[in-house]
Amino acid sequence: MKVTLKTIAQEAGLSITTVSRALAGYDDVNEDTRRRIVAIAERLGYQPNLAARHLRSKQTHTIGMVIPLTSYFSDPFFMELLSGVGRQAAEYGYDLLLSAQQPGEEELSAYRRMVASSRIDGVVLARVLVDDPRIAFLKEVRHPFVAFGRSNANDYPYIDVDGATGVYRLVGHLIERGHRRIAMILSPRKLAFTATRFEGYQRALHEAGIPIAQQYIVESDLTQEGGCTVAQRLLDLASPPTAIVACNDAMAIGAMQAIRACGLTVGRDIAVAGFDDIPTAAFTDPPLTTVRQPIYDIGRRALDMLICAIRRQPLDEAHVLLVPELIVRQSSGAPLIR
Amino acid sequence: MKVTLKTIAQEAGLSITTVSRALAGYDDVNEDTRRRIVAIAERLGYQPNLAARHLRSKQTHTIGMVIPLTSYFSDPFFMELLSGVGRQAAEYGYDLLLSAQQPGEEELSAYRRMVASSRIDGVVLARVLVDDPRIAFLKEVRHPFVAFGRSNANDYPYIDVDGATGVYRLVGHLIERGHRRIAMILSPRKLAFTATRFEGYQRALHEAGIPIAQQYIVESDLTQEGGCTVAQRLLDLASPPTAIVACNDAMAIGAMQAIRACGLTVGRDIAVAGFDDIPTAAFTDPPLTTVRQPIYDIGRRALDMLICAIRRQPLDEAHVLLVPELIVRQSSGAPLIR
DNA sequence: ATTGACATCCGAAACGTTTTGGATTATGGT
DNA sequence: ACCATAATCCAAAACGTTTCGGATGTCAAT
Repeated sequence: MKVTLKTIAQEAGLSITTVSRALAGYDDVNEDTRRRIVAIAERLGYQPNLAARHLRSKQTHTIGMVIPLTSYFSDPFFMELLSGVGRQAAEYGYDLLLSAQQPGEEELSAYRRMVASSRIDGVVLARVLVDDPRIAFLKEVRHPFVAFGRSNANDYPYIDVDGATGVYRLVGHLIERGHRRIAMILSPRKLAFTATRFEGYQRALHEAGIPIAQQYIVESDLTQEGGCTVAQRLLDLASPPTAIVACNDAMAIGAMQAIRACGLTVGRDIAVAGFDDIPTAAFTDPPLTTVRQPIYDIGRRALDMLICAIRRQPLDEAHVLLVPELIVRQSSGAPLIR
Repeated sequence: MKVTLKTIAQEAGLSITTVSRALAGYDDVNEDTRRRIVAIAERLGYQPNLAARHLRSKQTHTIGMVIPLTSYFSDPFFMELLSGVGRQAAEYGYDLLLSAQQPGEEELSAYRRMVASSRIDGVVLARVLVDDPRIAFLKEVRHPFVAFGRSNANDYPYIDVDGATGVYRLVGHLIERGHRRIAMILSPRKLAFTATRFEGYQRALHEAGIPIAQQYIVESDLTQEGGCTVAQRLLDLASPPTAIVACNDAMAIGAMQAIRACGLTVGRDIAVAGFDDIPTAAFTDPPLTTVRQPIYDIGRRALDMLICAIRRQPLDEAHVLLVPELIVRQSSGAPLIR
């Protein structure tokens, strides 16, 4: 048998109103009766019906995240973000509603559904695009959200990692090691972080007086396979690079595969570096030099910001920019001797 | 402005009932008016209020999963399961409600809340315990659920991997390689799969006529650090093992750390093997021999079963047992020469 | 005795949907 | 002309909660 406010009210000989207010802790109910009601509720194992509560109060205590099916799920990076968000949501007593979706049209409609059907109080979104329809939509309907990443329009709360500085330091590190022919494997241009990471690459080369060679700039799809394929192309160049920087660890690991397949040794014949510091990065052979994004903490802080947005509190910092940490491991090799 | 059935009804000059039934596809509404209603709904961007729908129809189209905070989140294994479940849920048009919880009392109450507050139609649970209060609870209240793993009481739908056979083959492989002093790092006894995996170990040794030595049986907590610590103890034995089998990959990787720290080489001086085949396993140095659990597919199949349970359809197979695959990599080394 | 203030309680409406059990009209058969 | 049937529509109740606007009773101050 379902136990509702009505059940308790009958049991206590009181009205539903009083029971509701007693349990909610209003001060217009006698302390004794309040205790009695609470005792009864406890005894009967009362759990409020959240659908009813949501319907009435328009608050769901639920955070929504849409997970694009291709590649992201099973993307350790995305999962780590999810962990952070989930962890912090629990802290606030919020739950997480996940909707797995095919990217593209489907994805946007998932947001529409979530928002318009009032299932959630706020949204965390990741993998921001340069021109992101999801952000446009959420801004338009004025639904609370926080993004992990900056896009073109920056008039929304976000938290991001300073990819430019990260790659700048990474490439600087390689230049210090004596590299001058440094290639970069970019992520798809439509992703917002691609440009900033590329900017770091350019700045580092520029300051070192190294011209940028178009042949060393390639683009792939963030997957290991993709990284392997384009690295192959780089190795086939007449004058192949001595170092390869990838926009994420997965592609860097793919590049390492390609290099090994050529009979070369990563870290000795050619340096490789990634971005993210996924757990696997510490265990590749050789371990991968990379730029660490504190992604778990980013998830937690994103949620902090979102809670503020939901409560319509002014954010103390609507734009958080974290400086990532350079993690030097063996894949960037010993100083190059020429 | 919120657009509800009422909005559409007014716009169309019809009743709320008719609009509802038209959109739901009942056949007692004229095809022309149905089309007209659908058009209006489309134009106004109508999205049903799910709280209201759930309240009335007692169906949420949502699957619940509780994620114990310690160790599981950021556990690649668990995340992979989540992916599979999420993926398949999307296939059925279901969403996933995650509730991160401290394990223990809190955790059980999370289930209580989810179930009694009627937020979800079904539950997927993982990491089954030998004597699992969550299962007892869900059975008692007759709430649809599917577990990944068998516990003592088996009168509930589950999907599991035949850990006994997996470890049996793994240990058999090591015996073939010439090992006779084979240690095992067990997971906590309260986890249901510990016993079955241990059973495989015992059977393999028994068939090979190798006595079981208590000193080679140690227990740890599924973490890399834990595996490292107990492996240390094994290496300090007067007659240390020549092979170490761990109940999961994380502990095996920890054991590899301990071995390296002793100045020994994994795969040459001592063999190591794990269980799970997490993504990292392929990239350790040397790559880890392990038993693969098709965990993503397990998630998908678990969800298939759950949907059946929710629809109160009889399950064609209430108990699914998958045979895991042995993945031989370099950590189990070359044949031992004595 | 009247008033005001306060403490404590409650009826009824509202949230947006689904569903029950007709009501109304049109159609065809006698 | 009448009835049975089918097609199409709808009013109202229900789901369980929160909240608005009192209602009632008590007690001290006038």
